[in-house]
Amino acid sequence: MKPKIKDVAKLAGVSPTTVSRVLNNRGYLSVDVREKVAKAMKELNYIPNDLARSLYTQRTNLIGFIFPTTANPFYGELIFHMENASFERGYRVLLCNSSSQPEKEEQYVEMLLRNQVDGIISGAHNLGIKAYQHSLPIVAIDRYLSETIPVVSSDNYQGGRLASELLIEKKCKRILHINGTREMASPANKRRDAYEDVMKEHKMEALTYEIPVMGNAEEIISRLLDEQPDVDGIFASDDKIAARVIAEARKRGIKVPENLKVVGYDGTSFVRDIFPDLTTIQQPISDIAEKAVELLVEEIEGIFDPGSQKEFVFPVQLLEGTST
Amino acid sequence: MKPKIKDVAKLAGVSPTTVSRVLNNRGYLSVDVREKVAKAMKELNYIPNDLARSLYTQRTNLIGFIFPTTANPFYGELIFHMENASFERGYRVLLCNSSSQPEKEEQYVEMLLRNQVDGIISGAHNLGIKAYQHSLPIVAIDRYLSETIPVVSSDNYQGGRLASELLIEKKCKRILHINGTREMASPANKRRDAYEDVMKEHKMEALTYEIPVMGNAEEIISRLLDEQPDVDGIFASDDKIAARVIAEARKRGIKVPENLKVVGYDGTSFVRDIFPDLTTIQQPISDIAEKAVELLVEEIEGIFDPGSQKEFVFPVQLLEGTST
DNA sequence: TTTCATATGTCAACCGGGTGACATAAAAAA
DNA sequence: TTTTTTATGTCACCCGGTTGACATATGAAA
Repeated sequence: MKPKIKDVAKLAGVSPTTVSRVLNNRGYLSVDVREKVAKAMKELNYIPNDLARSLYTQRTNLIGFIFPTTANPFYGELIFHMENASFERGYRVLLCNSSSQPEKEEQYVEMLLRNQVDGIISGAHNLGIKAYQHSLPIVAIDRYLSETIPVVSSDNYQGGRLASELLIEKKCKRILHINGTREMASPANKRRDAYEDVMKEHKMEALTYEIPVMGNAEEIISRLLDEQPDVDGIFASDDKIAARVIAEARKRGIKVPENLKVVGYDGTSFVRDIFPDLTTIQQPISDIAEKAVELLVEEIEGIFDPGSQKEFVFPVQLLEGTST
Repeated sequence: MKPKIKDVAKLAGVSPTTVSRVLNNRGYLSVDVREKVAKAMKELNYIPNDLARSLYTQRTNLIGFIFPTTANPFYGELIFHMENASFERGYRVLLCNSSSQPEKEEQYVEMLLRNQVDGIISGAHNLGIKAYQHSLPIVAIDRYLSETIPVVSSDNYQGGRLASELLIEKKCKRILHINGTREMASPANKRRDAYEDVMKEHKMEALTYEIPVMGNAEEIISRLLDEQPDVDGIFASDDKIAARVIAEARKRGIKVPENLKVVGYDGTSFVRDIFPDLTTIQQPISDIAEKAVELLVEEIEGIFDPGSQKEFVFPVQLLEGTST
């Protein structure tokens, strides 16, 4: 059987209450007792049961992360940094890959509540506001969930502008955009808005090819290249799409960047490593991660009032490779 | 205040015990009571407290994952699939990014034990056997932890052979290998063993450039290309290194695959997407993930005896791109 | 000598839910 | 009609740790 406080107390020759006092450093304690208890704990290999403690204290030090998938390095890196930031602050992480399935996302929210998490950071974009209406600290990433839920993101509009303007500077005459569907109230839409604004400012026609959530990107890209023979600039909404555009273009003998310039988005360190030539808009992933955790923890600990400020936007950076 | 069983009971006009019976579907229950209770739960927005339940049942349905980082798509994808498999089986996941820091890994193990996880899946490679000597179901991925801990992996030796033999078939005369350091008892070393065996079989000199854990891959690759002007084949121990080799080679005007053929390793779907030209050895990530979770859950539920079989090896697949 | 801060023990209640024992009553089967 | 089965309630204890109230015993300061 696992040792419990009682066992430690017996071995150390003190009362269970005293052991608890040592553990929580409360009340008067002599060095002698502290040592005896520490020794007994080591000898028994005692490990406190956080369930029991949490049940009483009404705090679990658990945070739930709800994100589409760790398989995508953007989320993978974000989660990595957030987990680190949480760990540093004494919080543990319950991981939820919602896989872009609304039902799963909903089940996850309930699961997290059953597990009594102290807060949730959500970057999943399927659920309506309703599902997040529990009196629990929540921080959203790149997504407006409700009036009182703070949002952390990078400057998507600025990113869209940077990408579009770069292509214009580079003398592209026919610039297209590839993006996911617009349905969700995601700040990522601002990239598209920026693209459209820039096109308008330069009196150029804006045209966006959309890739449905479950759609085949390859097919859309092929179709784009078929239908738009005069395209010479593409702003892709993420690096994966950008890379695929480049691969498909090369397959067709279209030279990048001579005949076609491509800008991606995200600039994760993994993609930077593996595809350093790609011009992209880099999101400050670790800043976003750090801020999201900081906000959530402050909310949990009652320091931060979610009503005070609800949007935190970090600047992005243009990284020029040789694809433009 | 959050509603508890008592409140549900009061509203439904039944006893707390009956509510518990409904929740756990035990004993005799009329449809009528079931409905009344369900209605009361919905009305109060009742969510059971899993802490309390777990405290009594001695089961948390929590699994701990200890892996270096979700930022690497290999782990990101592995974790994604494992999390899905766990969710399907009714288990939740506590995520630990050990960041290749032994101290952190040790802290994580203790943290998981405090949280009363039902089991651990570890793919982190820093700790000695000792740290995992707690009477808790554990499954290791790609790493021998102890006699009784089952290991799930793909066939690293076969992968190393496939890669090396491909380069030989393609008439490479000077084939080098790039790998991490050998120190850890990782099955990944078998890739190197296979490379060395194949070289020996063909009476060719084997030479491995090692990249230290905290080392600069760029620098090693540069040095390799400087020191080995006659190299015409490189087997890299992962796709990231392979991609960097190709980038560096192109920068130097070395044509791939004409003058230099490169084989990577891992074949994650993200890298396949972004860099489809890369020849690589693909690990069956979802098979590994599925098996690891299956084993762990069987161990937890007492179905699987870890003494019975302790190694599960899945075949790898050679994916030929245009880098060879 | 008195007073007070220090140090520890005892005890019971509590966190929220699970469960076994037992009582009771109505409906169904023998 | 008697026996079973079904259906629910009551009650107390359990899980492991936390905490407040209170008692008691030192040693030091007043």
